[in-house]
Amino acid sequence: MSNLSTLSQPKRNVDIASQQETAWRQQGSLWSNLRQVCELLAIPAPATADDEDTLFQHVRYKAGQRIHRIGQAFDTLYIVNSGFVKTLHIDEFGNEQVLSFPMKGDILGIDGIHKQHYASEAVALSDCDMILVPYKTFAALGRIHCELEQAMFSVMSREIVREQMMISMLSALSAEAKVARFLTNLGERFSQMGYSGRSFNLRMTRQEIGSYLGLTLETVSRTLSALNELGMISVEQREINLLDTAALKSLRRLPPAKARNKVAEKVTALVNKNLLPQWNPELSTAIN
Amino acid sequence: MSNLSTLSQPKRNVDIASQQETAWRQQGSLWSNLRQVCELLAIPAPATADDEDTLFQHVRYKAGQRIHRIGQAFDTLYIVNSGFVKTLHIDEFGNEQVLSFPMKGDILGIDGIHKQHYASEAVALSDCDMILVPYKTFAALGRIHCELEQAMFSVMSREIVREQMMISMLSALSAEAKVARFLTNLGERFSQMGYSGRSFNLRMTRQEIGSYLGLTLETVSRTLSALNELGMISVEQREINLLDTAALKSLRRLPPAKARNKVAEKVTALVNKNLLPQWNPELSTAIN
DNA sequence: CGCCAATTTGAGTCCCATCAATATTTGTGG
DNA sequence: CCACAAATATTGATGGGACTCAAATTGGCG
Repeated sequence: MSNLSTLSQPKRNVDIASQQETAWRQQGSLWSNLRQVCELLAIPAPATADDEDTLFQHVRYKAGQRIHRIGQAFDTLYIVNSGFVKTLHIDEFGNEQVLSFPMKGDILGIDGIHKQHYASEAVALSDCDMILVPYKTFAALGRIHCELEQAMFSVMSREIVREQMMISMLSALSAEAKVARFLTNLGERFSQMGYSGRSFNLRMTRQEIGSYLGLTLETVSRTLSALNELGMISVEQREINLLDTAALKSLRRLPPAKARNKVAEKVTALVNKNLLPQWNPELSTAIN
Repeated sequence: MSNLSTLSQPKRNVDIASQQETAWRQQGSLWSNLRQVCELLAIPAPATADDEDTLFQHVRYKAGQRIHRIGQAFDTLYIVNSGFVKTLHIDEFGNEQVLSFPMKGDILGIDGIHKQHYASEAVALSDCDMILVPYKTFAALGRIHCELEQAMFSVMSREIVREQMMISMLSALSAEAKVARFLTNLGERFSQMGYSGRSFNLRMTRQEIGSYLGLTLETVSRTLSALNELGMISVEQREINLLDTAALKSLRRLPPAKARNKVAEKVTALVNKNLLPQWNPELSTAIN
C-alpha cells in the first residue's frame, strides 16, 4: 500500500528492479506479466505482447484489511489472484451496504474511474493476493494492443450486466429465492475456480450476506435453516453443501408449509408443458 | 416536449452523402459530428477532432417502439438526444423488470458489449431522437483520440456507479423513501436538461415506476398520495410538483399512519414529534 | 360516445423486520 | 491450556409495511 510510485513504471530496469523485486518477494510480493493477467481475467492475451515488457506487482492483504476507501484518490485497479473480498457502500447513516464479493479473476476499483476517486470500499474477507494494475498502465495498454481495448470494454460491460442481474434479483425475488440463487451462484464461482461447486464454506457472515441480498441476518439464517430442512442444502455454520441445485435455481418462494407439495407439482407441470422455458430470454420474449 | 434537436446541424461535404442525407431527412434523420456528441455526453471533445471527419446518424422512434431487444446481435450504441426511454429485463416468467429511464445525454446498449448481444430491452416512452454510434466507430475513436478513450471508460464507470446507487437504494430504503428519491432524482435530471426541476410530468406509468423501484403499482400510487397529503409534493395523474425537496431527499420512512390520522393523540403525539421529527435523518438515526 | 388502460382507494393477508434470548464459535490474555 | 469476552448464529414471538385481491373512477383515443 505504501510505495505505489515504483510500480507505475511499466518497463523494468533490470539492475535496479531485480533488487527491488527480491525485496518485495521477501514480503510476499510477486510479479505477473500481461499474459498471466489476461488469463486470470479470462480474456484473450494479445499475441503481440512481450512477456517481460510489462509486469504487475502483487500485494498481499490479511483478512480484515482495507484495500481502498470511499473517496480515496483513484489510481490503481486491483485483480483478485487469490482470496475473498467484499466491496461496500456506506450510506449517510453509516450503514454498510455490501455490493459484491469479488474473488479470483474479479476486478476491483472500476467505479473509481469516473470521478477519479473510489466510489466504494473494498475489504479483504480472507488473506488475499491482489494484482495491482496502475490505471495509467491500463489505459496505455489499450492503445498499444487494440485487442486489449476491446477486452477492457468487455470486462466493464460484464460488470454492468452483473449489476443489472443484481438489481433484478433484489427487486423481484423473495428472501428464499435470493438466498437460493446466492448459493448456486457461489457454487458456480467455486466450480470455475476449480473447487467443488457442491461443497464449500462461506467466507462471509450472515450479516454480510443479508446486506448483499437486502435482508436481515436473521432472515438469512432462518432461510438457510429452511432450505436445510427441505433437503435442498445442508448447512452447519459456514459449511455448505448444495444437494439439489436444480430446485435451488428454480425456487421462487417457499410455499406456506401446508401447500408446499402442491406448488412443487404446479411448477413441474408447467415446465413439462413447456410453458416456462426457463433461463432462455429468446423464448420468454416470444411469449409476449 | 417534442423537438429539442435543433442543436444538431448536419454538415455536408460529399456528393453521395448529401443524397443519402436528403433521403434520411425525409424520414426524420439528421447528423451530428463528434463535437456535438461529446457535448451531449458531457465529456470534453478532443481538440484534434475534425468536425466533418465522423458523422453520426440520428434515428427517430415513436412512443412505444422498441429500440433493441434482448439477445439481438449487438453492433451499435445509442445516445438519447431527445425524448424518454425505458430499459428492462424480462425474466424467465415473462415479467418485466425496468432497469433505467434514460433521457437526454444518456447512452444505451453498453450491456451488449460483453457478449456481443444486448442484455436488455430498450423501449421509447415518448417520441425520441436517438444518435447511433456504431460500436466499431466507438472503438476506433478511442484509438485515434487518446482523450476519448479515457472519456469512454469514464462513461462506463459512471454507469457502474449509478447502478451501485440503485442497488443500495433497492435493498435499504422504504417504499416512501424510494419514491421520494425517485422524484428528486428526476427533478435533478430535468434541471440539468434545462427544464424545471420543480414541476414536470412523468413519462412512465405507475407500473413502470413500481418495477423500477421494486414496488407494486398500488404502493407507488398510495405513496404518491401520502406525499401529496403531507404537502411535500402535489400530484395529479402524471403532473408532479415538488414542494419540499429537502424533506423528500432526507425522507427515510413515513410516520405510522396512526400518528398521522389521530390528530388528538395528546401527549404521545408531542413526544413523537420531539423524538421523531420525521424525515429528519440525523435525529431518527440518533434514536437507533 | 364507448372502450380500454391507467389510476385510486379499500380490506385482508403474509412476508419479513424487529426485538429478544440463547447457543456456539472465535479470539485473547493470563 | 483454560477462562473470559466478543463476535457470530440460531430460534422464537410479535408487529407492521408492502403485496394481493377487488372495486370504482378517471382519462386517453379511435
